[in-house]
Amino acid sequence: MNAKIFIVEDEKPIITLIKYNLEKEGYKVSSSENGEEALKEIKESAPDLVLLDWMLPDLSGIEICKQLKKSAQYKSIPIIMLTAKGEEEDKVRGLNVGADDYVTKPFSYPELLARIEALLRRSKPSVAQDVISFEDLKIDRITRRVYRGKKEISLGPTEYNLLDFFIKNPKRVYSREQLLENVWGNDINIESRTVDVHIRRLRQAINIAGSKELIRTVRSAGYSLD
Amino acid sequence: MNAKIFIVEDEKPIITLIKYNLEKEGYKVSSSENGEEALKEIKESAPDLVLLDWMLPDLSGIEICKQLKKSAQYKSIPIIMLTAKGEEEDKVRGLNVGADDYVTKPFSYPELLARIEALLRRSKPSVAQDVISFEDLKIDRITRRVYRGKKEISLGPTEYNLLDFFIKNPKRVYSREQLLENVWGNDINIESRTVDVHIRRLRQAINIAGSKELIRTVRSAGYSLD
DNA sequence: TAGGTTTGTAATAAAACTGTAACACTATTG
DNA sequence: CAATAGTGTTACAGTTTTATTACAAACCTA
Repeated sequence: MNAKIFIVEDEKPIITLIKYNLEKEGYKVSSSENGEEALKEIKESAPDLVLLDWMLPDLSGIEICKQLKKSAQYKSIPIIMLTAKGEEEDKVRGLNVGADDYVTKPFSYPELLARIEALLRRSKPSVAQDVISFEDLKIDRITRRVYRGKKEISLGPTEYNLLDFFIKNPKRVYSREQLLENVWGNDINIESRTVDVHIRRLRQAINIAGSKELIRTVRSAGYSLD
Repeated sequence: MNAKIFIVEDEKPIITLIKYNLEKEGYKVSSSENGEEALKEIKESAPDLVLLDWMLPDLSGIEICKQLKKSAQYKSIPIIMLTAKGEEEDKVRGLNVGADDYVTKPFSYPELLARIEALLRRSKPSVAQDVISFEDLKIDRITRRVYRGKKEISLGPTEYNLLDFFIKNPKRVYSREQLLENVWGNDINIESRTVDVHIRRLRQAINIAGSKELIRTVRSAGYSLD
């Protein structure tokens, strides 16, 4: 996870704080304290997510948001607004303008992080990629090969599709029904317990000796790659 | 999303239609064709949003709206009024009475849905959001994980649902009956004291050493997340 | 088509969760 | 302060959910 995050915020200490923490998390962080400049830099650097202060000296955050969201090219970049407490009404406007989420200052860092992760998860499904990896698992869609670490793994067609589906949205929990619908196909009529068996086969295949379990069972909910 | 929507409308076909569509969307839908009854049921079932027909045989929609909006406990429930074409004047009255939005009949379903979603996002972020937190408790609905501070907490299905329900309306007190209805489901038949046991289990799980109690007992009334 | 793979199901084992009831405790009331 | 009503705790048997295994049928592939 090394997504690029851009911060627009005029208070330096806040930038420093967020930057420090996010970098520790493995994100690449750049920032700007100035609205005009920010917009330019965002367009140049194409970050995966933007943290946007609501109150800026020159161009207001909401203006930047508007600008980005009306551009076909940039509107898919998720934006989190940072609003000061008491600007309740502004929250609404922020969302109407197209911000994807907002966090009220003063915010707790874990909350900010959680929201960042949630947005990234939602907006960056690795759908189109030829080679995707999760932890030490790698799947190459062109050659249709799967690796755990260095070791190649052989999967049956169903297990392959299952893994391919899981890896598009790692950590997300899917019910058996969702899996049947997405991996098997809409109209088939298969026992939902069958999923268990394929999960088992997939687990068996990707768990080479001493490696950690990658598929999580969530009781009464389903499974996730995690 | 899993928000609960309540429909008050005397024309059955409309109820059926809306219900069918909303349920497909993942909402839990209940309804009433009768004003008096509706008010009671709304107070009991604590929906996240109410669709309110303007013209009702007995108690008028506007009256229900008034009642709800003047009650501190229920006034935060967003209300969408369904008004017949030409009742322009009523719209105004509707809004004055505290309705949060209105839709003119005949309405297009996409429009209704859009308004429902906008309203939920705006006024009930806790219902529509993937990640919610209260104090240092955090719940991620996508990955179905729960954290207290930094520490992950493992919950059984019922405890998870219970917490998920509580966190939608922090500080609000729910009776055991309300909890049974909302967390367990409408039609089950369970001893109300059973709730105590699950509250206990939830408490035990989320109270890591030295942390403060988050679930409040309100004697002779119920429990709240507080 | 023979020989190996893969698949879905059903049966069984194992694990996790649930609801009750019984008893302990605490607040409330007169 | 005793009686009462409301909660907290605990243990446990029963239930639900998941894991594992075996197998026959369907499917490939050479």
